[in-house]
Amino acid sequence: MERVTIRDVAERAGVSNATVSRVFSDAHAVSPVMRDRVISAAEALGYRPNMLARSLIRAKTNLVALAVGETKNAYDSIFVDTLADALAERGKHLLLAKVRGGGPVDEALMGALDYQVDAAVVAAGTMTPEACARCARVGIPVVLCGRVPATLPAEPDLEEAVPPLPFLADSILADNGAGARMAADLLIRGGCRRIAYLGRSHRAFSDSERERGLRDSLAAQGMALQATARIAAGADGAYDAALRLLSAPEPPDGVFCMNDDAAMGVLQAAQALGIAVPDELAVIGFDNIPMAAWPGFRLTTIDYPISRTVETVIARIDARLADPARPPQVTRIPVRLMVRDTTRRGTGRPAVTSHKET
Amino acid sequence: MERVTIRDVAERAGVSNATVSRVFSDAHAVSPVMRDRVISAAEALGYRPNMLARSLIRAKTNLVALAVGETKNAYDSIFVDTLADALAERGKHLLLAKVRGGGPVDEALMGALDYQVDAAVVAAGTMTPEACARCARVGIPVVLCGRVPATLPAEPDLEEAVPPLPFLADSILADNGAGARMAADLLIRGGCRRIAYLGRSHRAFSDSERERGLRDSLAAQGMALQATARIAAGADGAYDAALRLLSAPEPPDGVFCMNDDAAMGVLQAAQALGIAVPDELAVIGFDNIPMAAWPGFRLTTIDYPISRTVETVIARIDARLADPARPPQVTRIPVRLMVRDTTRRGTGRPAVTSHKET
DNA sequence: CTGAAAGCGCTTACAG
DNA sequence: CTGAAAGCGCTTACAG
Repeated sequence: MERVTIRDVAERAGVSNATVSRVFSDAHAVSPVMRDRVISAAEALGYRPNMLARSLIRAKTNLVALAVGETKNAYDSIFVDTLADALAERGKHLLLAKVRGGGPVDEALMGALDYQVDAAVVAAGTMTPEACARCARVGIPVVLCGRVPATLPAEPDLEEAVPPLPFLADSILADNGAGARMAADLLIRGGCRRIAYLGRSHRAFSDSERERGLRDSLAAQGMALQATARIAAGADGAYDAALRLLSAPEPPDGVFCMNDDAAMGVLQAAQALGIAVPDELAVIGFDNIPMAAWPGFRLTTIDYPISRTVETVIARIDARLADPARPPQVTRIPVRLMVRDTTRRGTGRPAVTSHKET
Repeated sequence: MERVTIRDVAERAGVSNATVSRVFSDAHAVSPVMRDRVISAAEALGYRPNMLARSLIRAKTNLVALAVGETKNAYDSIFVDTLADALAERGKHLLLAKVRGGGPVDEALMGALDYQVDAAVVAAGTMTPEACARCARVGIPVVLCGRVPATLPAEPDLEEAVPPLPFLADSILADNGAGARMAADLLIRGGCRRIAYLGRSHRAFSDSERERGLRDSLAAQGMALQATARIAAGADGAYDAALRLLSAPEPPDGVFCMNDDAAMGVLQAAQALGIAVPDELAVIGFDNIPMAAWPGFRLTTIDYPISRTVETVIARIDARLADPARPPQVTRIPVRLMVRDTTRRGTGRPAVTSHKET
């Protein structure tokens, strides 16, 4: 309706636009008398600076884009929540850019870039070289969570963890290899002989790493991965995939899941099929979402601390803003094995629990 | 870094700024030849219109503010997800404004308004009259979800559903009274004699309505609410509150919960205490989050469809944009009883299930 | 259909 | 410390 601008305030206070502007930016550099006059005029008028105009000039919006997919699972929604809080504390706001499917982030991300965000966090989809290049050109830091930039436009080679192209974005990932090794060791120690992996049909980067990690760790002990099940999109995807996996002629006796949500599906399916956990089936998740610790589940999982990831995101953004030329950095967040009740204790040396529960 | 502006494109294409601008706005009104020249120049340069500048002039940002609290529970995160999708489909983006605690939304909301959002959706905190007034003055539609504007600045009178002050925002709420009645009826029919309510310690509007609805429905049948437990903030709040409630000297034999998350806590606590559900304890939730239908839970609950709410949010925004003077509207979203396995079937007339599961 | 010009609301050297 | 002026990147009547 009736917008109150800096001019209205200036007029009412009997000062220039510049003075009003200074009061609302570098508060200092304006005399106390002027300052008071401006402030009371602004209050009387209900004036608030227009961030669009300010951002246009300063070339700084205090907006951070977040490219996410469906934030329906616990891990993602806690991540968004935690990141939003951390940014709010620093006077920044989150602009949501939703990526459909698991495809390229380009479209969603470009839409957010048009608002001149100061930085972008990518927690979904594939970061194409084109998108990387554009972000680099407009000079905004990009932090990838749970992924690295795609190697090639056409077909990212998932066998190669680190793309050969020069990095154009910082990456933060769980130490998926270590997590998979912990899971494999615990499963084997618990006597599992037929170990399966449960991932998504649309394999994201971390999913692939966890599967490969499991396969490699098993191989190192002379074992092969017995089966891999893939979760289709949809509400009951994990449950359905688990049902199929556990109904196979020779069902697995141990499953490592790409995340806790998938593991919950396995637990539900096991219950529905009357399979005893952990005696007949051991289950391990990834993430350690709050629900994993619920007395009704007590899911053994790999703890991947969100706060640590968020802190690192913020640190990388700041670092790159300070020095745009710094070499791109890949950070592995350390993970911990949380032994609970969905796995058997080893018969040999005791299971290594590195975390004390509250 | 090197920003590409409309001027660069105009220069390269040998046309005026105005022509470039027209190509990127009302595509029509520019000759095909010019149009092509502009487009190829823009592509060569990698030009994209600056939304800050465009929004400043048009007084339209295509940004919608969403005031939310902790989006850690399933209902809220699906709501955010669904709303973001619906907005994206209409070319709008979500700007997150986090409200701390359950207090006034003012600070978070004002911060978002500074970016000249086209509308605001409030799904957390208390909408004060001051905040309402400001939104009305700047002419942006506000849609409240699960709440109505606070009556008085100091102490909102929760006994009064509809504040006497003139509404300055549209509201969308579940039909909490109907939901509570369905729950009460089912509990009573199932033979419950000691019925309790589980809500939050910081009572939000819908929480209060649900509690009052339960109390009133029980009273109508000559029964009194036996107890009310309140969930403290924190991860295990619901579980802890349920543990206390169920450990009382004379524990309830039926619990209606403010939402499904709370109900899950009750289920976990019952299991931990060895209380049989539904034989010794009947449990009813609210929302019908996907997890409620899991085979391991099969929680009886009140279905509160998110898609319906989101559609209504969009409709209210559009309606008020079209006619700012229209009277504020309070919409009650119909709810349905989903009878699953955490309640006993009635001994009298059969339980009324109005929903068929897929 | 196209361009020159004014202006959206603000900030920031530049003088004083 | 304060103000006049130019300008951020774009759009939109206004002429032609």
